[in-house]
Amino acid sequence: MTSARREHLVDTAAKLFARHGFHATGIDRILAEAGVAKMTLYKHFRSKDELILAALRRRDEEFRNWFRRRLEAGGETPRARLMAIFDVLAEWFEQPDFYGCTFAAAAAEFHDSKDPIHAAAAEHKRLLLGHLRDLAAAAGAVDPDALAEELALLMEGATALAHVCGEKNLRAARHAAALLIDEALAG
Amino acid sequence: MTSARREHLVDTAAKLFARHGFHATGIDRILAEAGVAKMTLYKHFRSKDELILAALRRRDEEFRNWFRRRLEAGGETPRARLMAIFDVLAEWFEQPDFYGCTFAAAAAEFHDSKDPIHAAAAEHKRLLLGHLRDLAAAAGAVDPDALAEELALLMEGATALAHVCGEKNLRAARHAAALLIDEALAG
DNA sequence: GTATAAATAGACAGACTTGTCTGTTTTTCA
DNA sequence: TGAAAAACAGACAAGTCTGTCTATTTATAC
Repeated sequence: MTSARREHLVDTAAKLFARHGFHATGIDRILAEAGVAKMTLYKHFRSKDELILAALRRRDEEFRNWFRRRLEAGGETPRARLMAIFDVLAEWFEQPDFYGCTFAAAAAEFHDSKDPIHAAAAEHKRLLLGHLRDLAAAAGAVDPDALAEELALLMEGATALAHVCGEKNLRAARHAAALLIDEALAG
Repeated sequence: MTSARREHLVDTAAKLFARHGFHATGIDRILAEAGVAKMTLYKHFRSKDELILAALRRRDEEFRNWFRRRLEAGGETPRARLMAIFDVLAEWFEQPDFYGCTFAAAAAEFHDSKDPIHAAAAEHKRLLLGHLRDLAAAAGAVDPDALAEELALLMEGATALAHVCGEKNLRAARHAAALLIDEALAG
């Protein structure tokens, strides 16, 4: 029995963490926004860190599902499907509540790689890389791992720079990706 | 007359901010580590945010100088010089005090793009992109801006993923860069 | 309808935060 | 050596933070 209140709390927390950062977002602010009492939080979670972890897990699932669905609807040919990555990114960047990748931010605020929060961020990136690998393999890439890593680099770079500089580097990303995909599928 | 104490304070602050984050690093910790009294800090800086800005400016100069020098010593041919980017990155990633890009972290902790700290991070990335553009132009790229942006994406992605996942994506980055450079210099 | 469980408000502890103030000591410079 | 500037230690204010507690109210389920 997953409490509806718990879900709402995690949702609100995820939103506020993404928008204002993890350290900068206090428990009280989350509780006020969610309309939930403090004791309710501490019945469901041992600590703020556990709430952060729950929020990250929520966002991880949401984002990966959304990303995969958008990719599947992205094109007909294998090449178009791979290139769709950057259409999906464009869609993401233009959302009014785009504040960069929450997982990159989490790793930045919790630098210690042994910290469960940092580990959750790493896991998210690993899973996302897995999606790209599947896609590359389905497209018939000679070395799916290599192509996936290259596309992941472009994705990560585009996301980071879009957030920091507020510019749209997607023209460059698309051009680079096209070259890499053509080479990977040519073999 | 720039006080030596001030310099030492900025240096210590930059190190601690990079290692533990900006919100997570308190004034008192910096003062204790630097062996400096609180009033000395507040004579030189109006607030913690100003100290953060000074630390970022310091690190911006340091990093860009270091990066440029290492690139200049990187190779003979224009192509080798461009490829040297990833040797320099490898060197950076293997330093024991590598905690990802401090500027990406700053932008993540200060999401508001109007915040001077966020703006300083954006400026750093812009300047770095300028270096890459100069390099691409010197190498004779047909479209130096395009090549610079593509290499910047790879750099940023490699840095972010190296920090979050602790893996070395440089094989993929080098392969992608080689392809992009060859295409850009072919015209 | 009543017993049980869950959520509420709000006070509270204790630690931490940035920033200010005072009075003393050290350094600098002439 | 003596005057002026700089840095010192440490107390302090006022606010924040997370997490705990109690006593009351609201849902839920039988």
